[in-house]
Amino acid sequence: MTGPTEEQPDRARRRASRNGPAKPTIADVAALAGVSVSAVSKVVNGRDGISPPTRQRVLDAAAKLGWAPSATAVALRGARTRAIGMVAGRSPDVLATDPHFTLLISGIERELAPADHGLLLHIVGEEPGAEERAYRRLAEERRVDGVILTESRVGDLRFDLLRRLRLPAVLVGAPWRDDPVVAVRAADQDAGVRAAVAHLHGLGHRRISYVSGPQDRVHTVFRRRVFAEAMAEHGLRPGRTLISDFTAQGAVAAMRELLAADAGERPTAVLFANDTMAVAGMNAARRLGFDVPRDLSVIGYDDLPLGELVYPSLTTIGQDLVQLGRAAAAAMFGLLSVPHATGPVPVRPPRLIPRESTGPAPV
Amino acid sequence: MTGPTEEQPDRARRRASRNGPAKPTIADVAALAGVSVSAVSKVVNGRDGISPPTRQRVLDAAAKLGWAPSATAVALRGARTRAIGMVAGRSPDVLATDPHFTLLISGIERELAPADHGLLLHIVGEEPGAEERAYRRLAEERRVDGVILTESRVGDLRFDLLRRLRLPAVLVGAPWRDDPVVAVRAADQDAGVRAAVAHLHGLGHRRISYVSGPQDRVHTVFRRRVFAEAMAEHGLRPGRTLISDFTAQGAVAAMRELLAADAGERPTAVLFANDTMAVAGMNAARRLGFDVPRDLSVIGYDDLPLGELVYPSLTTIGQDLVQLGRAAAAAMFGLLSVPHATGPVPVRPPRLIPRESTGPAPV
DNA sequence: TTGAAAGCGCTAACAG
DNA sequence: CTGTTAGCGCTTTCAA
Repeated sequence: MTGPTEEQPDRARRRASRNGPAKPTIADVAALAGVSVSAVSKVVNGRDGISPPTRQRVLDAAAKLGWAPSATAVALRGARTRAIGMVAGRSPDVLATDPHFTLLISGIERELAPADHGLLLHIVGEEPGAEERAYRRLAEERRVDGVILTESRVGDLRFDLLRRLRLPAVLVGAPWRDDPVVAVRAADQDAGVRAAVAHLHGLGHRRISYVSGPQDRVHTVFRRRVFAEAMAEHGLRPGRTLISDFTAQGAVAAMRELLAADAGERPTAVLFANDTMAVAGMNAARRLGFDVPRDLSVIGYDDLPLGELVYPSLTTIGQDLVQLGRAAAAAMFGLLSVPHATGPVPVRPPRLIPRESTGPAPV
Repeated sequence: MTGPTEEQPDRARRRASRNGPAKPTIADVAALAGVSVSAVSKVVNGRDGISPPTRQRVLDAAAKLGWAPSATAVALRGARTRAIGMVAGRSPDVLATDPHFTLLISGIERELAPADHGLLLHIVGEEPGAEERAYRRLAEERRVDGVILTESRVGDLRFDLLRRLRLPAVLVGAPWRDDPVVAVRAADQDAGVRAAVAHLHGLGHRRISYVSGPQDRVHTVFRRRVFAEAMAEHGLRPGRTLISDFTAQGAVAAMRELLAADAGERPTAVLFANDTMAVAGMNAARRLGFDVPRDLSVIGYDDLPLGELVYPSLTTIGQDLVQLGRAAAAAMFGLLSVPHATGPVPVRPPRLIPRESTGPAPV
């Protein structure tokens, strides 16, 4: 006789089932160490009031069982899920051409991982409402402690939604007017576009065009304004500005339109809102018989590795997306009062990276 | 007097605190609807035994409060987190050049989202042990119901680890020998490389080289074998094979080495293990004075959008990464017995996509 | 220095 | 048809 059956704890009985060993719980660790569950809890949480020998026995038992506190149970107890949400409203196709998101995510992870937080990602496509639904679910189901947003729009509805949902939020990039949200961005956002215009002006370019992103994006509006200002500062007529999407096809169409003009009107340099469009535009120009940079200079935005791979290599405006992601995560931790190693993360201003796709203006 | 203070429920008292309204719970919904909590539970879970009017009252109350069952509580109760984990062991830099992961993730999400599952992503860099630690934490903390793996290695340790951790796993790609894991992959994996060799042979190429990925990757080993077989089938000497990493720099170095040979030995066509390397290699060749495709034909792998952007556009072997991701998620649902709309997802074999970077062999 | 016990929000038996 | 209640695994008072 080893004892009355009804004394056998539930766990042990379950463990004997044909499913093999169940996942260990704090009770198993306590039993193995010969202590109470609260002792185990105190040990793993670094609370004091535990003698070194007891502590060691608990640690050994936990290691032997391969046990760590269940994130779920901890979350239920303390209302902290230790997960941050992010919703990307982009089609796989755009996502594939443009590592913008991927870089941001890398940066975010760099901060989250050491603090033992996870990133819950939702990629939802661009159907209207999909993004909002994703945030709503994240909030209502309390799956995450907060969310990181990107690509603020003019008249963005997400901030209000999130505030109603009481979900802490951090925006990567500039908010529109005074949207009530914590935003992280580079110091001196405008430096890149200004430097690009100055660079082209110095090369003798006078007719410079700008191919922007969709106009509901806040950064589109801001950058176009900066572009216009910079042109004026150099005493140039505001160049022609085309509104495009972020796709390669859009860039090709824009390039065709710009190059269709008479020689005297045709731009000798074009700024694109991202590198993908710039590369696509560059090739479109070449297929139309224009040599880059001899007949036409091209500048991108983001400094993706792509720009170094192509021929001619792409002059571009670099922004440190990884760092921006880190900053966003750090800001989130601030909002949540989560202690974390890194303090506030500085983000350098965007800067011009001259390569082969820009050259002297044609005479 | 509205009643004795000690009768006031906890919730209501908390709600009155300065923090504003607390997140509603099932009890709040029940109270508002004037029913019991179990009635609410039954309604949201579609159980029967609830009269239509009651049901409606509950639904209204839930909507009014913006309530949905707490994912945490549900998980604790049922041991299902409704989240799938994925660990990407890649540096941000590689991630940025190569949307391989991004596309996979898009596909995974496409399946997960409709089934109301989340994707918990960990990007860990390539330090040894980092990946394993990430999986271990995912498992020990029971944050996810299962994990999706990519890039199986020769002698991969992760499968054993995950089995010990009792975490269901699905591998994207071919396992090495008979690693005990559910794997999803395209029908006829080898079709792409075979088609590429046939294509080049048809264009008159006789000296064809292959620049592979790191040799601990299973697909590297398999594809090299297929390459050798295909060459033999066409009566060609096995071309020179170089082992590289997946980076642009690696490709440039490989290209330099291949083109340094005497004209009689120099390959007239090169197959690369991914598109990034192919594009980088193509440009390296051009900088060395070789025209593509006149002097040298180049073929990539993956069919990333990048291939269409560059000039000349890249002939490549396309595999449907989004579909592979979907298949992996579907397989995971199978493993977890989660009912989901999509049945098993078929993945088409890799196929050759001829573009401008391949042409007749130089005479 | 240790342990017992009360919940966190939810679901599923079981009773009415 | 509807309500009561016992946990899921954990942390945290409060007592011993």
